[in-house]
Formats: sequence, C-alpha cells, structure tokens
Amino acid sequence: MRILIVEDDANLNRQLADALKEAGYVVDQAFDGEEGHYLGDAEPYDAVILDIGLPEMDGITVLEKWRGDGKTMPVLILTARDRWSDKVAGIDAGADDYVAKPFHVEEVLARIRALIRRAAGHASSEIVCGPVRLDTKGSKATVRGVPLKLTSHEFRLLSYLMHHMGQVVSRTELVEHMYDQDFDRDSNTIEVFIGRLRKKIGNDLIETVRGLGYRMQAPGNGN
Amino acid sequence: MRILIVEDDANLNRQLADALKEAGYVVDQAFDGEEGHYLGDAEPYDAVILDIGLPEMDGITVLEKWRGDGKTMPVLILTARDRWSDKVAGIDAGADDYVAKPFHVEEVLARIRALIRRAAGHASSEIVCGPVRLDTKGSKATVRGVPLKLTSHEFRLLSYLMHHMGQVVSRTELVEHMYDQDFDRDSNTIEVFIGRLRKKIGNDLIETVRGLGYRMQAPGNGN
DNA sequence: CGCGATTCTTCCGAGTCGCTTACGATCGTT
DNA sequence: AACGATCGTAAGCGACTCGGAAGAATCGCG
Repeated sequence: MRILIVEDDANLNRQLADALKEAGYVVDQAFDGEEGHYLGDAEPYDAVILDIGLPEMDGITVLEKWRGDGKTMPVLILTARDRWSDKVAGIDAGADDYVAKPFHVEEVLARIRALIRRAAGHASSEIVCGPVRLDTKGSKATVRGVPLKLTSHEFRLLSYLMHHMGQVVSRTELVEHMYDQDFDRDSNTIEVFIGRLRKKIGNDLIETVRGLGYRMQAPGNGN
Repeated sequence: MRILIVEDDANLNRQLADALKEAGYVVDQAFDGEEGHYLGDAEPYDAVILDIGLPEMDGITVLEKWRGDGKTMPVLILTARDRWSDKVAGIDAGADDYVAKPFHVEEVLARIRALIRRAAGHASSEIVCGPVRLDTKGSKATVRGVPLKLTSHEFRLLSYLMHHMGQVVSRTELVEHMYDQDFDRDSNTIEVFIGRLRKKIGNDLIETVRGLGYRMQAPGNGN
C-alpha cells in the first residue's frame, strides 16, 4: 500500500512518514500544495494524508482539483482543532475523513487502515480468503490458524492482493503500489515474489491470469 | 435514504433526528444498545449513527456483532472528545467514521453525506446476457455459474460483444478495438476467435449476420 | 439445383509469457 | 568481521497463446 503525505511542517511530515513506514506502507512525501497536487495526480496512491493549511496551494483546493480530475483515492484531512468549519468544507470537497491537530499518531494509523479497508469494500479489520486471514490491524497473517512468517515485501504483496480480492491485479499495478516512484519496471521481481508467497500460503490461492496479472480468491469459489 | 440513530441521550437523539429529517432522510431511533442492535440487524439502513457509551450493550459490541453477521452499512460513531482510544477501537471494529462530542450538527450531516456517497461507489460492474455473466472489474466471466477459462483476447472479444449487446458488430470494428492501429486486415483471426469463444460459451449466443458481422444476444430473444 | 462468396473448423509453428532455480548484493545483527 | 535474512537479477525451461493457412461447410442468389 502506497501513501502520500502532504504536510508543510517538516517535523510532522517525517513523524507521520516514519510511523507509516514502520507499519509497512510505502510512503511519498510532499511539502507544499503544488508538489502534493502533482504527485497525487501522477502516482496511484491507496490513500492520502492532506494538510489544509499549505503554502503554494490550499489543501481544499488541491482536493477539489483531484476530485475534479476524477481521482477517487481516499483522503484524510489534517486540520486545526478549532477550525471545525474547515472540516465540513473538506468533507464536502470530497475528503473521506479528517483528524484534528494535535493528534495521536496511532489514531492516524487507525484511520488510514480504515480508509484503505473501506475503499476495498471490507467492513472489518480482518480480511479472510479461504484459509488465509489477514489482520490489517496487527500486520499479521495466518493460514489455517498457523501464523505466517512473511518478509515485509511478501506481506505487502499479500495485503494488496487481499484488499483486491476477486479482481485481476496487473504486475505494473503491484509494482506501483509496492515501491515508491522509481523502480525498474522490466524485471521479474513480482513473479519471484508471487512464487515465494505461493510457497508459503499454498498454490491454489493466487491464480495467474495470463497476459493480465494475478487474482486472489478462495479456491472452489465458482465465479 | 434511511438512517438509524442509536443514542441514549434522548435530547441529543431527537436533535440529530430532527436535523436528519430536515435534510430529507428517513430516520429510526434507538435508545439503548440492544434495541439498536436489533434494529440494525433487522432493517436495511443506508447509514447508522452509533453512540459508544450505551446502556444494555456497549456501542463497540453492537458494531462488532453487526460486522460479524456480515452487515456492511456505513457506521458513524459518537464518542467523548477525550476518549481517543475508543475511536481507534471503534474504527478497528469496523466503524467508518466518528465524531467527537460535543459536535456541530452540520458536521454530522456532512459526514453522513460523505459516508453514503462513498458506500454507493461499490456497485459491482456486471453485464449479463442469458446464461453468461461478465464481471468487468474482476476480468472474469461465467456461464451458468461455471467460471470460464478465457485467454486475454477471448475475454476482450467477449467483453466488446457484451458491451454492444443486440448490435451487429463488424469484423473491422472488432479488429480495431482488439488490436492497436495496424493489423493485417485480411486474415481470419476474428473468425478463429469467434469459433473458440463459441466453443466455450455455447453456440447460440453469438449470432453471425452474414456479410455484416456478429451479434450477441440472449437466445430466444425474439429479433 | 449449382455456383460463388462467405464463414467455420482444424492444425501447427512461432513466439511470448510465466515459473523456477540459482546467485550476488545489501542490510542488520551478533 | 562474519553470519543470516532478504531482495533483485538473470537464465533456462515448459506451457500456452496467437494467428496464419487450407480445406470443409454453409449461405445467398440466380
């Protein structure tokens, strides 16, 4: 999962980025509205953390531009505690959530989890696919109750696949969400990781759709 | 749009209900956890406003029960300003949003709007033609519930035909939409693929209109 | 009924795609 | 400094897809 932070306070920005990376996300950072707007337009993020008060371009404006361009990724707004009218404006501009400053980092994490989960259409913090359970809250996964020992990239891969269960996910999509900006597109890294993951969770859960990508689905689930 | 309010403070409950009705929603009210849980289970709501501190049954518990039963309607949690850990718990239990008390009613309205808007975005894209179902989002198709194993070109062909159901689609039209610009026009590739597709989905679904092209239509559909 | 045009089917080689295995580089830890 | 774990690249191999060709089948028309 790849996340964009748009926040001019360098300290706060770093603090959030660290916590998110710690939690296993891929993080891109922007420090003013223009940069943020550009990145959000150009790269496919699973969620965005957007400050309202920004140099160059106001957060609300950035958001409105994105929405006007048809961008639908979930956006979490950061706002000053007393500016509640900003919140309403932000939400009506297409924000999915907000957090008032000052906040606890854990809260931001929980809300990001919820946004990503919700964007994928899941109600609870646990996603189940056949024998595999993914605990988005604890960043853990089990097969038939047995905890899986996954490396960080394997977990990211599994997580993205399970958040898009039933859908075919292309290799480029996976690359874009597992790595930040520049990554050598033509290499077989994804194939290798799919292989490693299959070895750990069983072969029949990740179906390969030739020419298109991969699809995760409980086996024997007609349709 | 029908909304459930679960809130033990009668005053607050009525205040919210009034504002929501004013905004054009249909509102049901519950004043303790058990009643709320029962209603949320039995009736189809487009959104729920749920207080955390409730008599009879805690709000988090209510929510967990709903989610455990597969209920996925968006839930907005009401929580005391200083109990931020409640928020995290609530969000991880499957809440979609929260508002801290005391709140501005406009804010609740804005968030309900956002929740309903977002929940509406999850309609699955499916085209049906007789026994054939095409899930464009999941890149898969079924015949009578049996999953089809299609190659990427076969899928593209089927997809184009189903998107133009009832219309006659010419060979050149198909070529132009399945391949990039220059492709050897005089080859029988399309015929071959039509044949392969018919073999998989049944012969009577794709009608050939001599001299013009092909038409997809549910069989026994006069004309 | 017969002929030409169109469409269907079958077959097969070429090329692509994806899986596996092995190896070297890097990083963090002991 | 050495070790283990993790990650990315490369190469070989097997399987599958694609598309062309040729002959069979079908249709429309006179």
